[in-house]
Amino acid sequence: MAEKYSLTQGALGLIMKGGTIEDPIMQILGSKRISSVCTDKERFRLLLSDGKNVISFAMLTTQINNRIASGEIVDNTIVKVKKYTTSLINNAEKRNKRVLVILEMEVLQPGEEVNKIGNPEQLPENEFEDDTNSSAMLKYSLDFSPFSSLNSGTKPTSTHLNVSLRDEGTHPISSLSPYHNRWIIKARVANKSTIRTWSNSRGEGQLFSMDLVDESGEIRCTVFRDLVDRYFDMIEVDKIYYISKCQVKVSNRQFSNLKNDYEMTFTNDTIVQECLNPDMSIPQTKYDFMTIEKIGHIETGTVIDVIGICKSTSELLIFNAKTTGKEMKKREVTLVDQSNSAISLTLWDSKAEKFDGSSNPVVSIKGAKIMEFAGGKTLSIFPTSVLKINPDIPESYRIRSWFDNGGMLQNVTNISARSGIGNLQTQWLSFKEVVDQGLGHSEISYFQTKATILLFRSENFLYKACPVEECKRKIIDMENGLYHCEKCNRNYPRFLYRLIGSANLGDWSSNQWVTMFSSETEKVLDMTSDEVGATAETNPDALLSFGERANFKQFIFKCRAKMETYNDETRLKVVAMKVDNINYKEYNAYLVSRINQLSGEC
DNA sequence: CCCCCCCC
Repeated sequence: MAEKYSLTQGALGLIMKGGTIEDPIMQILGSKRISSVCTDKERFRLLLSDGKNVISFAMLTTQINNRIASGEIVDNTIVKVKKYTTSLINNAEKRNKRVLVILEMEVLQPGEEVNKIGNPEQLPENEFEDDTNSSAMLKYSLDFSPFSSLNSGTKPTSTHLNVSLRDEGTHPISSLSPYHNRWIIKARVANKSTIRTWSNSRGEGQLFSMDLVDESGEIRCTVFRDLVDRYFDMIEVDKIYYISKCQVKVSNRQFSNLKNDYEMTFTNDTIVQECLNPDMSIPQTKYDFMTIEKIGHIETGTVIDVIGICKSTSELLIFNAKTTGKEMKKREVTLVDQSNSAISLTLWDSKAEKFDGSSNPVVSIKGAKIMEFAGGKTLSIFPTSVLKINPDIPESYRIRSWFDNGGMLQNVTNISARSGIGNLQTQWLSFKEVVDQGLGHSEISYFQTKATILLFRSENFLYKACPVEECKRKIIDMENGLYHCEKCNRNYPRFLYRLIGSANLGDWSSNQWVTMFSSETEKVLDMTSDEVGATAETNPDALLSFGERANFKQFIFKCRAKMETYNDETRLKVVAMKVDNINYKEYNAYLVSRINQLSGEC
């Protein structure tokens, strides 16, 4: 039970007076969970000792909450405090109380191995009261400095103030909350949106938003209405500003990709001033990258950061939206990463037009939204998302190196694949059960069954398709060497032969008409679509007997069921998404488990 | 006070 480290005695007294000391070694004597009224986010308050003094006003920045929540840090743990800042808070009982906010720390010796060291005394209150030098400077800068003369109604200027004075009183972004409003942050504008207008039942107006970052964290900040005119041109991306007197409120997590429970809004009292001293310690953009593999397991609608290599792109697709008739341009970008997974990123309009994936660039996105289509996950971006090509960050070089050293040849799992099936959990249902249970009425449903092809329809199962991978629609032969795709609204010099099979399947319970796409039709005919196309060109009549190639074959059919209305008639539409040869070992295991179930054994 | 990301 002996300590291997000596504590940095007197460090707390110095720090709480506004001084700095590098990597002080301290002991955590206790920790307390503080729950916030406003959010479900917790905070931890620490009893912190330097061997000589102890303070109970140390907090963890929420980003490292898990260090305590995980049980890594127990009482008596000795830590090296690698990054910290102090912050003044106001509340009803105490005015301008100074707290220590720990941004980063390293465990030197676990609490289980040591006892409380020494007999530290409470750091006297007046050691960190308002009348000490650094706090006084903050008060000065807020109330009397030229800074505060830039008050409401006054056009902001770029008057350069004494920066050292300012930095003394600066608060970390992670310490902001709705409970105190006497703060100044020094933050970099990592991202600025364009001006947007809105009009709804609550009124109309204009706004822009920006992402502010400092060493401790990040926060979204929105500027509304007439303040837009005042600030939009003044605030530039990547510049650093001192900002104070904003409204801080709880952020709606659903719409924010930033790691902060709060967001802020400019008010008429807001003060903004550019910091002319470049401060490289303030990061450009904070990323929390999620692997593509992981995205496959995350709820649709979640906003995440992602980095990947552009492995391929679609052509620019131009089409008219079905509902609005509006012309739309999009491009699908396939991203891959070290998790050997791929995902489709949908780009729209000018971003779609401009994107060039020919050199397999690294693409990073801050704030991409996980979407879902036909059972596959895709990514979309907002106007406020930050998309960067070949960003200058370590992750970018790491993924580049992976791709260039074999990653490009890896087989990847495409989590955008349109199926929702193919996994082991697909339920076994007979065709009769599918009808009896009303599958596909309220939502798309998936099932699998072992069935026999009773009748493969030999008419019209071959067509000339749009060469665009994501389109595959039937094209019109213009008889002049060009082929027109109505969906893409474009002419192409070539086409692809594709198959669309239609067959009546029978299982033990009933029978059902299903359709199947090209790859699965190829399986049941045991021919490629190009081979079928070649037959059509040389001996079209031969196609009429092609049903014989499929009839009476048995497969496991993994199907999608959905009710569809056509000509006022609603009926069940079943697509055999995947046609697999029967794996008798697996299928028999399933039958045995069913028999056991039915006979009441388990 | 916005909070929308379209299409198959």
